Amino acid sequence: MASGIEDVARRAGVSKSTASRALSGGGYVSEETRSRVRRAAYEIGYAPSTSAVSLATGRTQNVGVVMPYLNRWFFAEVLEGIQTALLERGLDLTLYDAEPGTDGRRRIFDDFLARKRFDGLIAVGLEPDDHEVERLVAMGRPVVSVVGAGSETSSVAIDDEHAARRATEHLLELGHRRIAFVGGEPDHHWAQVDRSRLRGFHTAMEDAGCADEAIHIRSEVTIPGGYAAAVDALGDSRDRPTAILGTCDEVAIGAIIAARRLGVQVPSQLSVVGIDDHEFAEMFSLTTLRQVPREQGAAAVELLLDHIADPDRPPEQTSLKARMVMRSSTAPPPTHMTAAAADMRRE
Amino acid sequence: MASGIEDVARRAGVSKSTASRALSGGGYVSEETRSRVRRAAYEIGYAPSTSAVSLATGRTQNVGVVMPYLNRWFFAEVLEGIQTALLERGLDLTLYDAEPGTDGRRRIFDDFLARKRFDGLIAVGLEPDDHEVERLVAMGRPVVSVVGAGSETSSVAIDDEHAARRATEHLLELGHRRIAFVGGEPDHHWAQVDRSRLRGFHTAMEDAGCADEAIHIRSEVTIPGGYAAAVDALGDSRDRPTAILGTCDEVAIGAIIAARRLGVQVPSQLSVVGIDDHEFAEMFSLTTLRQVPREQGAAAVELLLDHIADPDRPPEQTSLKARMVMRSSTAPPPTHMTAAAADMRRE
DNA sequence: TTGAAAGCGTTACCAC
DNA sequence: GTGGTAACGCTTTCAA
Repeated sequence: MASGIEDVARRAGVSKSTASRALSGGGYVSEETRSRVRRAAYEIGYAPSTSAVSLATGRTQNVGVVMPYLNRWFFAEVLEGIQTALLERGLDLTLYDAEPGTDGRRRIFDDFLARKRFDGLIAVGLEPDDHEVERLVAMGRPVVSVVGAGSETSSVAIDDEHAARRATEHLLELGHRRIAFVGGEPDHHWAQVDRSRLRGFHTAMEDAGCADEAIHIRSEVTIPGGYAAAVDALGDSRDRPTAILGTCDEVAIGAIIAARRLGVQVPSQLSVVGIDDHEFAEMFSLTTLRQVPREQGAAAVELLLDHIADPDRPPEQTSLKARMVMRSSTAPPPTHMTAAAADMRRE
Repeated sequence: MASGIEDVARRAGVSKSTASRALSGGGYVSEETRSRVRRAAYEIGYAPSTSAVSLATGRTQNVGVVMPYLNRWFFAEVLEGIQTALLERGLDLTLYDAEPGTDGRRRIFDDFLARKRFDGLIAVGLEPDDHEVERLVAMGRPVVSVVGAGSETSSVAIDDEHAARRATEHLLELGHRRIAFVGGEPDHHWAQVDRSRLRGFHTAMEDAGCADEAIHIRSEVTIPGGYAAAVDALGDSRDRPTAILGTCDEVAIGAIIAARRLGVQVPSQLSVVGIDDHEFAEMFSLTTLRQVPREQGAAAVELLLDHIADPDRPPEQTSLKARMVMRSSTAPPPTHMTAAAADMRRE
């Protein structure tokens, strides 16, 4: 049962080397020999030992993936995209769940990466600190990031600032002025993504001349987080915003759930926009800026493979533009309508 | 930079063999030598090549995990539990996303498993068909399942039938009779889990003598699925159920969202119970039967390691009882209250 | 307690 | 085209 290439060779009546060549491509082998070897391999159910192959070739046929969370939409989707792309190419995927601040994360960087179990690494939304970057470099394997900040490695991501700006502009065009950006962890270190999106929000507000109407509400970046933040923010009907931009759909959806709970009508009394096009967006009729994390994962695999094939290839940043998906969570603000109605009466 | 054990040995002034022994446990090494070797290893940042270790020892220090979905709460949580447990033991995790019916799944079973890249495999909610079971066996490595049906492999799971029965009894005790079980994919092959839970539901209904009040509504097992199914089911206020049991929290939560949309009050007009204790359960005040998938993942690792250590160990099924978590999504049915009120008036 | 040498299962270089 | 043989980097007898 423990059939090695030697067994295949014997069965096909050739030498180990010929068998190897016949099976894994390599040099010249006559067509006849090749098919004979193939059949022999098939018959005894031969599968090469990956450890032996790795040792001999220096290639592990395996890609590492590090991400801080597995249970959030974006990350799970990226992971599936990566997995699918790798599977197609016959590559394995070794997963590391590196939640910030955990002991596990420390071990991943200090112990696991050094083992060089993989030919390259994909880092998803990692935001490594200096020490971690150092370990990543010391690893001596190509790294590609999805949602990565730096320019030292190749990366794939949407233009976050642009997406937030577009979303804000949409709200402004509808007549909203008092707009709240919800997102940016209350205590934790902020994600780069949230910073960029907040920046885009502020830029748009400033350009529209209503920087002082801009509100920023901190919120854990999850559906319950957005819910909790919105419950607080919508409590006082006096000075509540007429529109909310969630740093991502999860937060926006949490806000919609909160609004419904509080009896605040969406979109007539409150407009909500998100960024993502989360799997629940449709269900909540959420207008959002769409990104497709699966494709980003697939693109990252592509890039990584290029870097593995040519280690000297310079890093390259891919920046995608998110497209707006109009649904029905936005409308002109109630005050706007009232003003318009007043104008009409006046005429 | 490419520091091998030979470099460590040279630096510590010992032979390769001694260095190996000092580092990876093995036989006798004097304390002094050991610490000298350790220091040398540390200084040059030595990490053993996993391929070489695997080849020499026959152990890959790697565990495979196969699951049909990554983006569902239960699966993501189990995965995190597994990852954490493996990390603590210095083991790597190779992930296979085997969505039913995909080409990727076929390749995983036909090509990837045969490579024996891991010492053992954890199958989460896999429900392999005959061919797949055959491949699993042919792999010749221990397999442990989380939510597994068979008794050929060790497994960890909650008692699904019991959980559904308890949930149904809770509803019955409150006075509900017209109860709907929501779950069981409309088109797909049904998950064993859903079958067992439906069975538990029916048993409880029969025992209570109201089998003919039992309703079964098919639904995709996701939040949007539960939402869609509930929108249909709650449309006609005439013969709608007074209570819903979701096959899992996701479905139950979808139903709550639908009820709110339709203006059906939960719990006064509709009671809802789930099974899981999903991360959103709190936010929706969902009464549910709690399971902790993370712990199941950790337990699976434990079991698998036992099987790897002793391949002859007989399989062992662990069945957990889910505990009820009372929140406020359930109450006596409106008709019940009316009846009670009528009784009071009559007196 | 230590060192030399023989594997582990492949690939890859070199003769033939 | 094909067959020896030396790596690949580590563990593990077996002697010393």
